Amino acid sequence: MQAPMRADCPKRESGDERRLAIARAARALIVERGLEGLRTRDIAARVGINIATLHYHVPSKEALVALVAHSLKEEFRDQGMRRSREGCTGLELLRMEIEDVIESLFEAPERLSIMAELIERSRRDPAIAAIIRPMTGHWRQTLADIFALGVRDGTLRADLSPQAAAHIFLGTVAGWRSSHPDRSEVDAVFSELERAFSAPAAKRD
Amino acid sequence: MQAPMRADCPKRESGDERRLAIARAARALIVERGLEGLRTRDIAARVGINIATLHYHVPSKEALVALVAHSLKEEFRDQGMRRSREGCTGLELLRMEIEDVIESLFEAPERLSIMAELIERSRRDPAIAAIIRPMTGHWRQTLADIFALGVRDGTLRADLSPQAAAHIFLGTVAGWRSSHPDRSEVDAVFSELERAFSAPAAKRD
Amino acid sequence: MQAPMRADCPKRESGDERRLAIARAARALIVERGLEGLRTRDIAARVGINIATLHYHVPSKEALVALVAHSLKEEFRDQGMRRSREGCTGLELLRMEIEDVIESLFEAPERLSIMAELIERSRRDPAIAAIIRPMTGHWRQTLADIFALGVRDGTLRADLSPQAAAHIFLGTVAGWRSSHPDRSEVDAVFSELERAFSAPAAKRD
Amino acid sequence: MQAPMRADCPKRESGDERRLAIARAARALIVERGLEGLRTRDIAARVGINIATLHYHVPSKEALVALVAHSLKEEFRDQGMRRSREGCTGLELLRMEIEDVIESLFEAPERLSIMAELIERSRRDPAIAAIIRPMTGHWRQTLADIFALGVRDGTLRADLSPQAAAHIFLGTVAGWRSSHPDRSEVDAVFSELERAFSAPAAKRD
DNA sequence: AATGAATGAGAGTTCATTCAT
DNA sequence: AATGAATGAACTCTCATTCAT
Repeated sequence: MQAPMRADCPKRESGDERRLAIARAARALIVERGLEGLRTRDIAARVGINIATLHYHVPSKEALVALVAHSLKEEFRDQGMRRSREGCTGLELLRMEIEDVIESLFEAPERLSIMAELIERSRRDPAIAAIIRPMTGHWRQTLADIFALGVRDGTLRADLSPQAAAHIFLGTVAGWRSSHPDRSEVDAVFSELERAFSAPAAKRD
Repeated sequence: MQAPMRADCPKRESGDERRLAIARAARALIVERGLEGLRTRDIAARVGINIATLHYHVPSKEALVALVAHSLKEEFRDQGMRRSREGCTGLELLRMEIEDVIESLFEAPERLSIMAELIERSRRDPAIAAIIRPMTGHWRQTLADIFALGVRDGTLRADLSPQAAAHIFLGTVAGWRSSHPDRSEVDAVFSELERAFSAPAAKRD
Repeated sequence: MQAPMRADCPKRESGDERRLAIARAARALIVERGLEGLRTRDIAARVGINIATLHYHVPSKEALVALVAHSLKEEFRDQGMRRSREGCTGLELLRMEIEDVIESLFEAPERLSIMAELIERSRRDPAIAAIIRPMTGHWRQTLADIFALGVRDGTLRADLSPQAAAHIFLGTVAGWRSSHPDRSEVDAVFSELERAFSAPAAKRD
Repeated sequence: MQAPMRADCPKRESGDERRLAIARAARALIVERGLEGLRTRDIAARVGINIATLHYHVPSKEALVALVAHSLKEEFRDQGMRRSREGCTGLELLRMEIEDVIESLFEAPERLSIMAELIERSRRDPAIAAIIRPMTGHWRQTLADIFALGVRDGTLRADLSPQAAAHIFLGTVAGWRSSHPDRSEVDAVFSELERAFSAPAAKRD
C-alpha cells in the first residue's frame, strides 16, 4: 500500500518540478479520497519520494493544501484570460461561459471536484478561504456582469436579476461536482438555462 | 474544555432515547465541525456519556453516520407528506416546494448543511449512498414530475425540460448549503427561478 | 529496546496508581538519560503499557514533566514538615537542614538529580518554572531565615549575611547533583560549612 | 524566520575561519536555547551557510559540541595564564580567583552558561567528559592548592579543609549559572565567602 | 446499561546526516 | 568548499475501538 509507485522517476529534480509533481499527486488523491482522506505519506509514495522529502519541498500539510488551491486558481485564471470578451453581447458571453464550463467538466473533470473540496474546507480554514473566496467571488461577479450586460443590450430577459441569475448558474454547475454527467445531460441543462434567461425574442435564435 | 456535561441526566436511559440523544449531538457537531471533524469522543461528551457507552448504543462510527442519515431521511419524508398535493397546478406545486425549501433554510438550517455533508460522503461511502441517494433521487423525481405537470397544464414554459429544470432547482438550493443567506437574497433567487420557468402568460401573475 | 519490560504487571490499574507508576518510571528515566533524553515511549515501555495508554493518563509530555515536578514538590514538602523546628537555635536548625540534605543525598539520590534537570528546564519552560521556582525560592528563604536567626541568637557568626550564606549553602548542595559523592566527602564539606558559618565561640562545640 | 543570513560574507572561507564562525554561532545558540535546543540547521542559518556545508566542516553534531567544549577550554586556559601567581599569599590568590570569576560573570556571562550545559552533558557523553572533566578537575585542584597555601601561610583559617572549601567555592559559582545576578549580590556572596574562609586575624583586613 | 482503562494503527512533523553535482 | 535535494529513524499525539468490571 505504502510502497513507492513510481520507482522509475529520476532521483533528483529541481524544487519547482518536485512541487509540481507533488501538487499533481495531491490533486489526484483528493479526487480519489477527498481532502479528508488525503495523507501526506500517500502523496509522497505516489510521487516516489520519501515523506521527509515531501516536507522539504512543502513544509506542512496546510501549505500543501494551499499549494493545490493556488494551482487551481492559476488554471481558472488562465482559462478566463484565453479569449477576448470585447464587443460581445450578454448572451454571447453567457454562451462562452457555458462553453468554458463544459470544457472543464469534460476535459478536466477533477477541477470541479477539487474546487468543491476546497470550497468546503474554506468554510473552516481561513487560509484556504483567503485563496478560494476571491476566486469564486470573482467568478460570481463576472457572471453577474454578463447578465447585467445582457439585460441592457436586450439579449437576456429584461426582468432578470443579475445576482440571482449568477447564483442559479453557479449552483447548476456545482450540481455536477460529484457525479460525472454525460454530455447530453449537460447540454440539456445548459440549453434550459439559456432559454430561462434569454429575452423572449432571442429565444428563437 | 469540551461540551458541558449534562450531569442532570439520569444515568440510565432506554436505548432509543439514548440513540436519539446521540443522533442530536452528532448532528450539532456535524454542523459545527463538519463530518470530517466529527469525533466520537466529542459526541459522547456532549451527550454526557462515556465513549464506551456510546459504542454500546451505536456500534461504530459508520453506524453513527448512518443513524444521522436516517434521522434526516425521516424529517424530509415528514415534511414532504405534510400537505396535500392533490389538484394543484405545476406552478402551485413549484411554489409549495419553494416554500418548503425556504422553511428548511431558515427554520432548520442545519438540515441542509448536514445533507450536504452526507451527500459529499456518499460519494465514497456506499453505506451512506444507500441511504442518501434514494432520498435525493426521490426529490429530484418529484421536482421533475412537478415541472412536467406544469408544462402539461400550461402554467410553466412549454419548452421546459423537466429533468434539466430539476437539476437547476437542486443546484440552486445546494448553493446555499454553506452560507447562511439572508431572506431577501433567497426570495430574489426563487423569484428569478419562477420567472425563468413560468409560462409567458403566467409571468404577469 | 522498545519491548515492554514489566510484563508481570497486572493489566488494569486505577488511574492514580498508573499515574504514580508513570511518574516513577519517568523519574528513573530522567535520572538515566536526562530530561533531554526522556521519551514517552520509553516510559510506557517501562511501565508496561501502550503509548496510547500513557497519553490516556497523562495527556501530553508537558503534563508529564509537570507531574514529575509536582511529585518532587510533594516529597520536599513532606521532608520539610517531618520534624518540629520550634525552640531551636540557628545552628541547630542549620544542622537539621544539613541532615535532611544528607538523607536526600544518600537515600534518594535521584531527587537532587531530577531537581537539577527541572531547574534547568524551568529556565525556558514557564509551566515548569511555575512549579519549581516557588519550591526553590521557599527553600532559599527558609535557609536565609535560619541564618538570620543564628545571627540573632549568637550561634552563627555576627557578620554573616543570611542571603549570601543561603546562596553558598544551595550552591554547595547543587555541586553534588551530578556526581554520587561518598559519605566522608559530604561530611567534610558540611563540617567546613558549619565552621565557616558558626560564631567563633560555637566553633569549639 | 530564523537568524538573519549574513549575505555579505564571502562564500568561501578557509576551514579554520568557518569552524570559528560555526563555534561562535553554536555558542550563541546554546546560550539562547540550551544544548537540548541546539539544532544544526539553526547554526548553519546563523553562520549563513548551507546545512551540508556545516557538515563538511564539522562532521557531526557530536564533533560540534566537542568543538565548542574546546573553544571554552582555551578561553579558560588563557584567563588562568594571564597574571603571575608568584609570591602571593593564599588570601591574595583567592581574591584573584574571585576577581576572575566576577569578570567571567559580567563580561562573558555566556561562558559560565555554556560551561554548565557542557558539564551537564558530560555526565552522559564520555567524549565531552574527556574534554570538560580535566578542565573542572584542574580548576578544583588549583583552588584546593590555594586554600592549602592560605592555611600554611596563615591568611586563611587554620582548620580549613582545602578540598571542602574548593567544593563550596565551585558550587557557589555554579549557583549563578542560570540567573544573571546583579553585581551587589555577587559582591555580597564573595565577601561572605572571604569572611568564611579567612583567618580570624585576617578578617579585620 | 454503563464505564475507566487499554490499545493498534496511523497521523503529521523533526532532525542529523548523506548524496550528487 | 559549497549546495539543493533526499532520506531513515524517531518523535509526540490522535482516534475508533475493545476489554474487564
